[in-house]
Amino acid sequence: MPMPLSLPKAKRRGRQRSAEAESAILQATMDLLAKHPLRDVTAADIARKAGVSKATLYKWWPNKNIVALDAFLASMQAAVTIPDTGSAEHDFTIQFEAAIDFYKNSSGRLLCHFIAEGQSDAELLRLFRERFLKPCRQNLKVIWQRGVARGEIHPGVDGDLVLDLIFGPMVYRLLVGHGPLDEKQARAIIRTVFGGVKQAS
Amino acid sequence: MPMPLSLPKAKRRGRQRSAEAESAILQATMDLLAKHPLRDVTAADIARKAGVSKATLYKWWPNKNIVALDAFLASMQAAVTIPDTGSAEHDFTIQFEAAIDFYKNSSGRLLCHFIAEGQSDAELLRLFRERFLKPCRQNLKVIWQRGVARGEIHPGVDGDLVLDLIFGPMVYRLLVGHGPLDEKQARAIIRTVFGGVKQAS
Amino acid sequence: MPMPLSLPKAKRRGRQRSAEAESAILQATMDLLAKHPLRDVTAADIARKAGVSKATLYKWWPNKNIVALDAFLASMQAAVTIPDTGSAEHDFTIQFEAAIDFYKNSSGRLLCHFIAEGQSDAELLRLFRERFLKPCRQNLKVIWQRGVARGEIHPGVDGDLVLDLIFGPMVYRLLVGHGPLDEKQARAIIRTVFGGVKQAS
Amino acid sequence: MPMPLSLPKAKRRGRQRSAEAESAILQATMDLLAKHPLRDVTAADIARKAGVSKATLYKWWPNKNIVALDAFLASMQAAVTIPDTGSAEHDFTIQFEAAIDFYKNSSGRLLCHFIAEGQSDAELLRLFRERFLKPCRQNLKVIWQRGVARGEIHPGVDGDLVLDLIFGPMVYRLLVGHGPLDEKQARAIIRTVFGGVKQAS
DNA sequence: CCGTAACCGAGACGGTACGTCACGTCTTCCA
DNA sequence: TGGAAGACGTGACGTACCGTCTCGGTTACGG
Repeated sequence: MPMPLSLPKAKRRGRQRSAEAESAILQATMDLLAKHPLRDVTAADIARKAGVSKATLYKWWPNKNIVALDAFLASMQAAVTIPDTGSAEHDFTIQFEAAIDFYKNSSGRLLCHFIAEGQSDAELLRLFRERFLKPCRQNLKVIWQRGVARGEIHPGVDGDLVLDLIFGPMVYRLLVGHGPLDEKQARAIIRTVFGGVKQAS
Repeated sequence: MPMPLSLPKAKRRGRQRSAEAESAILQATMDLLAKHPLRDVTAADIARKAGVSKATLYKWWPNKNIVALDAFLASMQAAVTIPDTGSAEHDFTIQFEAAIDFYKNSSGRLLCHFIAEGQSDAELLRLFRERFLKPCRQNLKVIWQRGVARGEIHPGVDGDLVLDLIFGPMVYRLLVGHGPLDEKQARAIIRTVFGGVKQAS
Repeated sequence: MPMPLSLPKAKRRGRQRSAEAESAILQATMDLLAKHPLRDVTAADIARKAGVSKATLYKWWPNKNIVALDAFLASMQAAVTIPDTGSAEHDFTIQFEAAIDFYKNSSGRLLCHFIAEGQSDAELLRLFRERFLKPCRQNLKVIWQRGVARGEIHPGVDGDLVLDLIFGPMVYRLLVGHGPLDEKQARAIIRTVFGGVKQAS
Repeated sequence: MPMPLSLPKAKRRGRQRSAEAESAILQATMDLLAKHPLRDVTAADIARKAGVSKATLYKWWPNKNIVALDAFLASMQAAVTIPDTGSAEHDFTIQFEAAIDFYKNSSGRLLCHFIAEGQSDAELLRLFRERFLKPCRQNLKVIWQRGVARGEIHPGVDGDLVLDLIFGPMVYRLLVGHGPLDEKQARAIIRTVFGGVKQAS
């Protein structure tokens, strides 16, 4: 779904941009990020592993962090199916547990590094929000809206805030590591938040 | 409350550690961090501003991030009074709004940078948890326990998780900046979380 | 007089070589060299200014230094008239002063840069000798031979060496800039050298 | 005689500049220049071979060309004895032949490269004149002045010009390579120039 | 009360990543 | 099929910060 960050251009004269180079860069980046933290992966490492020159890399991306984000997005092209069990709380539980599963691996470390690097790279953070966060949240809002439509959820509740009530604690624990993050926590979080937003029956 | 991170040593022969140097370093660090992001403040900057040599800095702290954490902790020595209005929800609201106020300034940026740098500096993250987070949470648990004791809060709820339900969203928004963070959000967060944990009356 | 360095080719099928491209390249090169030192003029600069692709440039010349030499030679097509006043010393003085005049402008800087670049580009230096130096010296030898024929100059003197005795100091001062180079010096050089080579009367 | 180009400083606090680093750099530079042309020797090459960091190199010298000049000067510390045979012409012949001998090896190539690089590096050229050329010429002027004092040489002749009449042709041929440079040429040059400047007897 | 151990400021050092630049080659499309 | 547009690999550049290491000089304990 997310498009590559390296500026797509209208058909133009001259040699076309090498698709192999681009995919080699993205692939090499993901390979490196699977083994090493983003901070330790250098632009030269990526270029070398991709069999590409550093100049080519810098021609299309402003720096290696944004290459990494692009590579991460490209690796997530896989369609995300939104569950629909008839219960928003249940759907959220499924999605949230899947998210926790996903982020407990190297993906979570990468996510943390994007946020970390984003603290001193505003453009990275902006792209992270636009390209990654916004689409993810869009999916989740579908679940939410179904819940509202079905009358499960009080219509006056701010959906964006609820997403942060659910995912904020996860991100917080991922980043700071001050507490566990497992299925039990996931259920407790969802239960508590839904306890506070459910439609009084 | 938190003690300085630079290891205290037993009395020994020779010239003693210069207290002025230490406080000059901590002060200079806070002055610099008020104006520049942690990432942009170098060890040499701190040393120069403090009128101290880089070697002295590295003698007592392992790196500038931990100097910064130490300086931050030292600047927070001010006693934190825990409110006690008779309502845990109200007490939390007061504390949480105060926290949001505090972190919307440069302190919040600094906090974000500690977490950010902590992603690639395990020791910094550990100290952040031990010296900063744990004491803060200890204070908040007092409020919580009073609420449980008074029967406001269901005793089966995990207090640590609730703290993250409240502060997680705040940290998330501070770090990623995808949504607003103000009094209105604060009240909504507390209300929702307490809606989910209140003792059924 | 000197022919372009880019290899002439036999008529062949397909679109023929663009004469406009060639002259545009040579003209653009001279325009750029009038304002910027050779070292600072890039192949891309020339191509851009000539409205030509870099590939075209490299198709006909091995590198930009040789383009520059070619452009320089093309700009010197103007017929060089050899003075004939009846005195070899006087003729040399006229020619030498004209040379100094010529090389005190941007032409001299260019000449110096050809020699400079030639230190690490043997082919450039070879072409410089063949296409530029040799013809120039041929002209001067005419003056010399007339002097020998008229009995002004001792026939045993090596003409090539005398040319270097005259032009060597000029080139040396042009390149190194350790001394002035004007009409007065010119006359003194010629006078001294001729003092040493004149036919004992 | 020539002092190092890297700014000498008054005794100062702090760690002193490493003499080993400096001499290792100069030695490594000369070793590399004996085998490779200046243009092909990179700053990183020098640093690596000297076991020194690139930063140290750039701290004390503005670029590798000036390191090379410094190394060249340092390698010429050997005392230059000025011959005194009683004849200026003979003394000049001795010195000039020695010079030609010296510059026909790698030293000559290096000299040429200094002049070449100097065409696009004014500071290098200035230092070349000040530190190398001026002292050399000072020595030669001693010979000259003895000749004038002894009445061998006409006192009205410009000594600087005569040096260029002698060395200009040599440098010219070294740089451009359009003619031979050997003992025979040397004698002919000296003979011709002295023929033009000798005191009429 | 003096030697000496530990401190201190200054700052040079080796290391390493950065992002830029020019080179000369190549590929693609257009005329 | 020649040529423009321009992307590509290569490799040097000079800069910046890291954390370590000498220096010469300054306390202040302990014999």
